[in-house]
Amino acid sequence: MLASPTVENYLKAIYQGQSALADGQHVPMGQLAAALGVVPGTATTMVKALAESGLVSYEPYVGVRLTVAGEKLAVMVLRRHRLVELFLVQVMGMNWTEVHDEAEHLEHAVSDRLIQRIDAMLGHPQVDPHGDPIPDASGTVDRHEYHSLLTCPLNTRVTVTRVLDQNPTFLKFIEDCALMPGRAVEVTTRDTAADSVSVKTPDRTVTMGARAASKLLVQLETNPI
Amino acid sequence: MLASPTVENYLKAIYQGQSALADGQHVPMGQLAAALGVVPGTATTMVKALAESGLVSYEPYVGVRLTVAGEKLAVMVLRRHRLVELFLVQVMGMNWTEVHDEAEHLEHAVSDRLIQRIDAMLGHPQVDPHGDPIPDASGTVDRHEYHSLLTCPLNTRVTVTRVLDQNPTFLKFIEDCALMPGRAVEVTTRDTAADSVSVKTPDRTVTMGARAASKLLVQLETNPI
DNA sequence: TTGGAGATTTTGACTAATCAAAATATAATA
DNA sequence: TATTATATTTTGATTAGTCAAAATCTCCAA
Repeated sequence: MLASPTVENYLKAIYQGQSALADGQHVPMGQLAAALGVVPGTATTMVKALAESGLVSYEPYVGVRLTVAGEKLAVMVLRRHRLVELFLVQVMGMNWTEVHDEAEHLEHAVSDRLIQRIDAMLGHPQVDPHGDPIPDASGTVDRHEYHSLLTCPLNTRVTVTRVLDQNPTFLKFIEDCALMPGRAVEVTTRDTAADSVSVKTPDRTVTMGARAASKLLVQLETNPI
Repeated sequence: MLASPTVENYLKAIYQGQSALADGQHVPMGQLAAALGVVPGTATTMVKALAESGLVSYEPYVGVRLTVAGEKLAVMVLRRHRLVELFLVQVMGMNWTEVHDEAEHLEHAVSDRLIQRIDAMLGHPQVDPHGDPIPDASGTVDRHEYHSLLTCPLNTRVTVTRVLDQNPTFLKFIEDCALMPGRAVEVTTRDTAADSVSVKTPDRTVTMGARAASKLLVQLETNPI
């Protein structure tokens, strides 16, 4: 029942690997190992132990998937992480680009009691500073699809809602370009050959690679659901 | 240089064991093991490793003592712990009787950067909610002697300044008796035979055992240094 | 259908931290 | 001084988590 920080990190990584996949798909061991910064053999060993405790289902040479119990735990780790991140920004006045690493440690140390207080103090928020949804106390996570700067309609005002990368350097770039969550922008051109996307902000027009553009999720302003 | 939570806990326990002793005295292994909730053999093994890393000096069959390096580290752990405790009370509105266990976990997870912010937010406080002194950023800890309810003059107004026990049950008892840090009280009688001390608070008179009385440190109101 | 290439698993070894229980040292008592 | 009680150290084993490198599997392409 008591998951070690390591176990929590495995579950979180599997959850995040899974959420990029279609339902019922398995997360390949190589990807998991890479996400956790361990060698593949280590991931295999650990995942077999997790399967033993009923937190994941593991298919050799295929990959790993969370069970209901594992997902419940993973979501709670994510809840702690994201509430802590928002707390660090809103209450402690830290920069949204630098709270991820701090939260990475604190997510394993904060008690349920403290998390409840943080949640209440912040008014039961829906999203963290990067736009990632915060699961509620019952473990329900608001999951709906967004466009990205790569898929949204051209020359249409959209609002940045989420940044799918926690790298401080990338986040600082986003901040410099005024593309943080909440900003209204407009994709002016996409150049498939150059693999680039140009985005117009109130201040200026920024051009970035497709890979970066795909990490910026947006909502159409006219279609708020 | 990077101390694991376990190492931090050992250093902290040795520091606290030491501070009840005369200068240069060794903390006996049995006491250390008991404080950490491990069997004596475990403490011996660990302490030998700490000695290897230059954090403690260890004398077989005598005990263990912090080196300068070890003390520096221990003090920083204490600083984190106490700042976190005060933060939980002042900012998060938690009860002073219940913050110790939470801080016990957080002290190993908060970064220097966050601790700095907490320290600033609280206005560089001197003591935590139990009256324990908070070492400053340079590691200087304000150490001066107090009386306890067992040693202070009789029928003289004194102020409770520190409670030397983190047990929530004990703390709740102290709270119920209105003997928390800051309260003005007066010892009316001491009964050596009955091993008891009677203390007059504004509300009522409480009688407690000598062991409990010795855990309540006080300052003479007329002699504020 | 037969190689590879690339991913995955296995094997053996290692570190940190722990315990149980036997061995030993120190201190206290007779 | 001899004996006993108590504290401490040793020894051998265990668990969690990890790596390096060898062995194995899967799948695509020739």
